[in-house]
Amino acid sequence: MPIIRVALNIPVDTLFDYQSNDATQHDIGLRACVPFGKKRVTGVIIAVGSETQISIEKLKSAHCIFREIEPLPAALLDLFHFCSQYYHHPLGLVIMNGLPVKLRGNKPVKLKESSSNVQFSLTETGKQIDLSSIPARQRVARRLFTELHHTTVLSNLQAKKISPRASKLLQEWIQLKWVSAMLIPAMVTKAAKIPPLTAEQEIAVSAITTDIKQFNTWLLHGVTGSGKTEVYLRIIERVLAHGKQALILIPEISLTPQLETVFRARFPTTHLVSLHSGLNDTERLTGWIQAQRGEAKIILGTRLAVFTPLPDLGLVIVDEEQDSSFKQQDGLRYSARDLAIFRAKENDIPVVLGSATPSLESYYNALTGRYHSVRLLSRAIKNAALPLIQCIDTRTNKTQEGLSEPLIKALDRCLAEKHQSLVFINRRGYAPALLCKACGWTALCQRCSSRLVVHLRDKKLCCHHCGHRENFPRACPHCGNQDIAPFGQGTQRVEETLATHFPTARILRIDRDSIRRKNAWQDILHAIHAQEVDILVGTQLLAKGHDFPNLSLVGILNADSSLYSTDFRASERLFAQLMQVAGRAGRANVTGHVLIQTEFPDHPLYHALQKHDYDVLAKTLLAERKTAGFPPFVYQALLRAEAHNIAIVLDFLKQAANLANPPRSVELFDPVPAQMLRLKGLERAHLLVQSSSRRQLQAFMAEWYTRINTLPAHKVRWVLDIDPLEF
DNA sequence: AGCACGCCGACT
DNA sequence: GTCGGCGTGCTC
Repeated sequence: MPIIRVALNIPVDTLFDYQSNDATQHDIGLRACVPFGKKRVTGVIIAVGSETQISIEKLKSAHCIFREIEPLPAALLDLFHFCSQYYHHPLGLVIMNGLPVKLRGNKPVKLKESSSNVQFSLTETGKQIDLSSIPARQRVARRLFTELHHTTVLSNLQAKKISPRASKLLQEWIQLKWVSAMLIPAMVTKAAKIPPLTAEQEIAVSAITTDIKQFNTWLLHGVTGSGKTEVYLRIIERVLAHGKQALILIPEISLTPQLETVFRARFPTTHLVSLHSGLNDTERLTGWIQAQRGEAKIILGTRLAVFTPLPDLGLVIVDEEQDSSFKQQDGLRYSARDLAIFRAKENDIPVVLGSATPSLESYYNALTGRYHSVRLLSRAIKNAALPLIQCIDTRTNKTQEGLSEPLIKALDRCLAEKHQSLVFINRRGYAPALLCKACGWTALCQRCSSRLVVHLRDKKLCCHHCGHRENFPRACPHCGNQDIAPFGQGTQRVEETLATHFPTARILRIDRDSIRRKNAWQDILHAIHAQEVDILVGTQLLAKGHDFPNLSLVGILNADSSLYSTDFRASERLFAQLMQVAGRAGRANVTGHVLIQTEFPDHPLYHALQKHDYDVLAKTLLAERKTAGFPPFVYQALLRAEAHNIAIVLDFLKQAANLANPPRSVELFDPVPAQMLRLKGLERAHLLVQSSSRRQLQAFMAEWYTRINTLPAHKVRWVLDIDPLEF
């Protein structure tokens, strides 16, 4: 009797063997429901054979093998294996993390006929039915029925608007032969006009498409507005012509709909699937299956989409490759960008990393020739010059409520010219601290090592790390003084200040608090495009991706804190972020102007920004990294641990260090508490491991991982973080 | 992860 | 004498 080896969603680095009466090699990659202890669980079949290490009396039989969908392709299983090995995470967890939620359960999935492009109409029988035969209390049924009578044809979407129960009723009526369903004919959208390529774009497209059938990592390095998207579109077009699929990974932001619109307009007849966080489980599963069947040709998604099965994959694009949201920051700490490169290599197809400000890792790889670099140095839109970037020295131009005189004047001018402006401050809330003026006490979070942020609107103090909220104290809990006040600026306070300066201006704040409402983004974008807003105030949410054609002024507040941060990646991130924000200004026929309030106008970062010179900054930063011995000149890994008490954590890390037996090329550092010691009630520390050889680091980590697993974990949760971004 | 087993403190 | 605390170890 065949034996199947199954990867289960259990945090143990073991596969489990079961008997199966009918399994064959073709079942590798299928899901199997198996008994596990007292429960039944579902995992993925990794191997089918006749041997096992397990004694026969222990070996149980699988309940069933699910065959309603095709097995995971071998290439995807390879990716899961690589991911498990590289990130030192149990294979079962890696696989189940990568599958749609609906495939993790013990049930076979029901595949509905593609639900969104179905329409319904009454049959001849249905038309004979009188409304009175539906009981009056079935109000939804009556409304739906009436609607069918009036419109003759009702799309599934329209039906859903009437009631979420509509589709169930429609299914019943189909059974009763009152209603018939049919596919909506493919939309004949007018194809988007294809803009001519600039000379630079032409070079980029032809370079990449010349080698379209082999692995290469391309760094598409183009300034904001240089038309990277158009380059993507041209390459995708070529890949589609070969009948292949294209995977496009984008950061976790709300710009998916916008990019999706662009893609749909350009490829109106191509089946496109968008996999983002806004989907429910069924929608995600549907998209996943369409991709697996090879029906969907363009797959647009956030980092999780890197695990989509794609039998005909011909191209991978990672847009904004420097964006940190490609790295998962809990559980399996994978980098979707790096896995994308692995996938491309395994498939022997090109991968394109696009960015205006590449990560120093990618930039360095391009410098050394590991990646092929293609540059777009000028803006693609005619007449669109790069914005003028200037610093306002806040040592000589004192700020009031966070705003300096020159910035106020510039905003005033902008208002007079009926252009839009944007004030960027990366702090949401009213003020980042509540301060006692007598004793210097500030409100702190009980569960995190952080200050509580003042949210004046809902009269609460909020922790932005754990979500804790509490009421304002009436007096200082430390000294009893009643003179406690918000200190510093957040978006809400800046919004308020601007309103007093410009009482007639229409001001709109955009941060995580203001877009929580569903569809808020759509409404906001619409308002901006309809010129219903004069001044935008917002956080980095505003920095990404969106085009605001009439925006001519950007003011940047409070950026200095990242200049001298302990995080060696802070400058790199700040530069990328400021470049993105600056890029919002002056996209069409308006010249952009960017004003940065700073105490360090002579800082090299701001100099580079003013000259739009990424290269000079990147080279400076690379030189610094080289002397300091930081990535990309070394490879890093972290053993992270957390517990209720830091002493326990540090002790655990010391024990782990004692188990290590690193080769000379691998350096182990002492355990240190995390930058933010307490987070969500747990105290955290980590131990850094470093090597100039990725291979040796990897080999060491693999061996060390098995040793750490033998330690009694005494209330300590730990995880390995390969290529960490945060400390 | 769950769940059982097991070994020590306060209760009818 | 037992109920229950959670530390340890196993699940094919």
